[in-house]
Amino acid sequence: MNRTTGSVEASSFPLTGDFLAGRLRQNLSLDDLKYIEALVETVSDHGDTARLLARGTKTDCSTILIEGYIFRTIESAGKRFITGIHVPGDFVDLHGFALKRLDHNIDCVGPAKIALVPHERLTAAMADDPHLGRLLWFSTLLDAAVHRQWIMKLEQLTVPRRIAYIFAEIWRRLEMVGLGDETGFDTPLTQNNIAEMCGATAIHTNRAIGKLRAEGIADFRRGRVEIASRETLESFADFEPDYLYGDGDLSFR
Amino acid sequence: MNRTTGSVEASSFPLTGDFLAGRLRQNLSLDDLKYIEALVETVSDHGDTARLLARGTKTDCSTILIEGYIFRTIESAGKRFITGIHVPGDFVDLHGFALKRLDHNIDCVGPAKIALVPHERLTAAMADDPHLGRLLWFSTLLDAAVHRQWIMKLEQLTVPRRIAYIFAEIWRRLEMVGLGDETGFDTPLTQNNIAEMCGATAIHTNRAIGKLRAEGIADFRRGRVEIASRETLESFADFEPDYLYGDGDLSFR
DNA sequence: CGCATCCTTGAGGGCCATCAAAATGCGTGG
DNA sequence: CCACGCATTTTGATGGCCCTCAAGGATGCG
Repeated sequence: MNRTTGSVEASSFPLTGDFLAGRLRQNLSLDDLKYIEALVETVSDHGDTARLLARGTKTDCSTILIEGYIFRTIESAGKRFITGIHVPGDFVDLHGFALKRLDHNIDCVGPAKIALVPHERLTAAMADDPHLGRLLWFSTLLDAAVHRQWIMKLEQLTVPRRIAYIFAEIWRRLEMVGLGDETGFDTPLTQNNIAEMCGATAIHTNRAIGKLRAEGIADFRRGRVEIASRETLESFADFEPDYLYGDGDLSFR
Repeated sequence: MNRTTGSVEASSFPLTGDFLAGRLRQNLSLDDLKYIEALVETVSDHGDTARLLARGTKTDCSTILIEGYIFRTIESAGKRFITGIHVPGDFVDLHGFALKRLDHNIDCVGPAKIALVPHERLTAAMADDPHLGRLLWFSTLLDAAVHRQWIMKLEQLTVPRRIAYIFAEIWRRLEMVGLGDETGFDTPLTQNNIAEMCGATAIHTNRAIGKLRAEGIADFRRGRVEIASRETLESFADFEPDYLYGDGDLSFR
């Protein structure tokens, strides 16, 4: 993956330097940041399409995504549905910490590097620093806000626009952690993955991608999404980035 | 609304007695329960379709729904979309406590009675009793799990099945707090509301409701949903209630 | 170079949106 | 009690989006 804007954070905190980047992170004290980095016990690499955590499994640690992409998926009637996607810096299955058992699966897309955080360290850290608990809570509620936006977009948009919306969201989220560039972003997503996110068949998704390409909105090819104009893409998808809690109307102030 | 199974909880804790009923509540100590009841500062009634909280507003208190129904809505391109529904006992806008500003609106459906909890009381209570914080966190993650299920169902189901799914979910959630009965439940939902939840037009929703009625799956009429067979309804919608974190595979153990 | 995965294209049909209009139910005021 | 206005529900006709079945082409890997 192409990292264009190496941040100071990333060098000082190689594992968790992108956690909440572009959101609350600027409000965190140096102690908070050190605390978070020290939560990590081990780092591991995973191959394509690995299932990191299966629905209903009781776990004693959560994962932070360092490199790659991760899906939240639910299976029903023998088919897999994608309910969310994660980019580097995301504290992916923190939900499992408070829920004990996850209602969904955590699946790798391409190869991924992840940091493992034992739940006992989380418990201890939160007891020691209540502020940290609020921060972790915030992070999971950010996921919920993204879920709501997906619901709204599934209710509102046709498949070509849903695809454009997904590209727009991923692009913005990558930017927040210094990834992607001004012409697009790299991604191991397949057309079938996009179909699983849109609630469409792979065939129709293929035609919709062709339409986006023909109309100059987005050019998705194996391994990369090229976008000519952010304005064109985002207006086509009715995309408003506020819900990501970056600099917009909803930002922390 | 018809309350069939008056619980001991409801009489001892008239305001918050249904919070997490059927979920973690059995694990709470009497102190926890008293603490939660004492969080409430005021109780108020609201008329039809009132907007309790608008997106982006900074608030200093959250609401628990005592009677009635509440929607989470997002507006886009001049249209309202419903991203979630709440039943009595739900701590509705707890998300606003950690996010500071909500990404969505909180709207009444019919008349509603709500309890108001000042954020400063929440902060104080959590500092005093860390266990309570985890509980509130759990409650918001339950909302996120329901969001994921909606995403999956929007991706998976046709409109008639989406409607059946919504009826099935509401019915189960009402049961957890002692509402509804074995033949269905009362609700002020209009067909247009159902359309807003399904991402369909009111016209198509009307035809879909007619189909459910003709096939004996569910009979929705002004003010009430009648269901002949839970088995028929739930299998038609591929409904599995585990994600509500009641007694199923995901329950706390 | 063979195989598996992914992508692409075509034809036919069903689900759902849109435009248009009418019937029903309900609260209000005469 | 009836008349009226309004929101809600219902029905019909037409067209577009998307699914299904079917087949073929491209890409990458061992």
